[in-house]
Amino acid sequence: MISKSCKYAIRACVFVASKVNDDVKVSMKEIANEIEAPVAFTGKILQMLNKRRIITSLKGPYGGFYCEKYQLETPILEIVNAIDGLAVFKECVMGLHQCSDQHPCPMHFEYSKTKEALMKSFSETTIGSLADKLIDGNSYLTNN
Amino acid sequence: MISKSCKYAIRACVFVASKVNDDVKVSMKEIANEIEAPVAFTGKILQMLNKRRIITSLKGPYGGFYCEKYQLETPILEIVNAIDGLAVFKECVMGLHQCSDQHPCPMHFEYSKTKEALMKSFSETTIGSLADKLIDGNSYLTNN
DNA sequence: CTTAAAAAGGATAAAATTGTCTTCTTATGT
DNA sequence: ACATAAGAAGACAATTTTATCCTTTTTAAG
Repeated sequence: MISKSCKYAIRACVFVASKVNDDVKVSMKEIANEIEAPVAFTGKILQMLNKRRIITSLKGPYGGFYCEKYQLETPILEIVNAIDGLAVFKECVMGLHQCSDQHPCPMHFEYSKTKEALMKSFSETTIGSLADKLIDGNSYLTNN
Repeated sequence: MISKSCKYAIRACVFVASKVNDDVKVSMKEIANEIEAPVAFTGKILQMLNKRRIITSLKGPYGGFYCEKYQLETPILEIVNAIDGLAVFKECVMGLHQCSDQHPCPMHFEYSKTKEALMKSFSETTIGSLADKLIDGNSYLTNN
């Protein structure tokens, strides 16, 4: 559905966002450790997220990654877009390029509904809202 | 969402099924040509579909692939299961192994609904029903 | 100004997915 | 039985995705 990289990205964002009230920056290592992803690879992902202004980074000692207030409003969809692109929400189940409302593949209309629903849910869910649920302790990030 | 291989597989099945009334067998090459996939790779996929009894094959001259009547009732879900497995319908958006109703990730409940809907639609759609739509001429298989 | 801590960036490697080629096996018609 | 036409199977190759390592740049503190 979505790539491993993208899952790392979502976890990373949520973790970083969960620290917003503590007013601290978190390092690549801390993030990688928390989300259980390889450090260097996590670095690459964070780099992209920073370029897209989904999170913010600061170099140097006491540097690291953090969320600015406005960034809490970023929908998850933007993370997916930054890492995987939006193809998932658009592509034909059967892989036909010209599949559309006008030239539908046999599954087109049924499948479109699901893609719409998915996209809607991803665009309505913000990083901040997910981080809040994290903080409430109803869920956790690590994998073991 | 689903792999390229799996898309080839769905296209192949629908094409083979669309020939069921003509009582003909179609060759690897014909199928590959129709679905616009590499011949040898199509072979591998057809092989798996045959092993899973999603389609039927016969070797030798005048051989090829075809659908038996009962196979028209096969849900698309089985194709996905044969090629990609059912992970897509089960996995956590954030990639957490222990994510469940009891230990939900922040997106769990929302995302589960979509996965359910997707799986339902895939299990209610049969190869035969898709082939019928093809034959009706409302849609086509090739990509150009 | 120097040192050190952190991210950024580039080159490379490993793993997974997709694709190719060659040989083996099975079925058909003569 | 034989020749031939097909799929089955296995080994190999290319591409894409995931992951690692090393060097450079930026920033803060002393």
